[in-house]
Amino acid sequence: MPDLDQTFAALADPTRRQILAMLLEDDMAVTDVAEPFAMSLAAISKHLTILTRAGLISRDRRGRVTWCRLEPDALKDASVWMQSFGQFEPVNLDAFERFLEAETGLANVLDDDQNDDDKPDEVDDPTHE
Amino acid sequence: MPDLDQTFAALADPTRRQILAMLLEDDMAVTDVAEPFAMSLAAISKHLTILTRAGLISRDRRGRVTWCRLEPDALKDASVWMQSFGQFEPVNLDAFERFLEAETGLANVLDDDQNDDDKPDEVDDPTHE
DNA sequence: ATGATATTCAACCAATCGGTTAAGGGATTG
DNA sequence: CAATCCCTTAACCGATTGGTTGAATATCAT
Repeated sequence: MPDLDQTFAALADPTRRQILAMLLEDDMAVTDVAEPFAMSLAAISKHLTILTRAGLISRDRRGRVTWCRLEPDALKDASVWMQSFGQFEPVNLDAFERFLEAETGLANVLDDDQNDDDKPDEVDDPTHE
Repeated sequence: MPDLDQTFAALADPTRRQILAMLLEDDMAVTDVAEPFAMSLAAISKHLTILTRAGLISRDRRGRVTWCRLEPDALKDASVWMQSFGQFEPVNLDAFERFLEAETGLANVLDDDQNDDDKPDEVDDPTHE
């Protein structure tokens, strides 16, 4: 369903790339995703819609909290496309974090404890909190 | 100069990806780039501007012909970014051509002889043709 | 000089983007 | 039931995108 157009378009925004970087660490609630950004929750919600449409994340509403999960499969086609041009050598996560740090100056977001509230583990009866 | 935003945005259009695929074979004049597409030359010129701004190609005017060359370095940062998510295994060019074929149904464009007029080889005095 | 060739520029258009604020809706708490 | 929390939707805004047509430019051939 999601094609390369939507995948690349979704990646062409620094806010959305940073969201993906945060989700690389762990699943997050929408409110927590929005917290580091200086923009409205509605704006973040739109970004999440674009990421979802591109297949890069999935949203799972559990109770009143919507959990966002990274879906790295959508990156595969795009990665195939790109690697074909240059045969770039594979890169590890450490290099990636250094790269993020250089781009956003916010690599610390990966170290932040943004998981105060723990996600319930697949409960059918949502009587938590 | 060209950042990830522009690189990904440039890649988010199928026309531009197809142009890059054509330039993967060989440098091409703007008119030849435009030939397979059902749109005006001006539209192609705009696409080439976007690709140039993203650093993905360069344009070299020699006489009245502007030659377009692929600049794969700009893909490197983007590739680093993407591979970090999934550690996808490297892919070779054959896989890429099969992928292109699936996406555009135009893999034959890579086999086409679109190079009837041969590019002069770095002449300072443009008295060719 | 004239004309053909190669390419860009300018003005326009509808559609989309990235943001806003305000209102709405489902889930949970009291 | 009412209030609150979490999130999305709607309406709006200015900027950008992807296309058009038509004019402008620069080069080369005659």
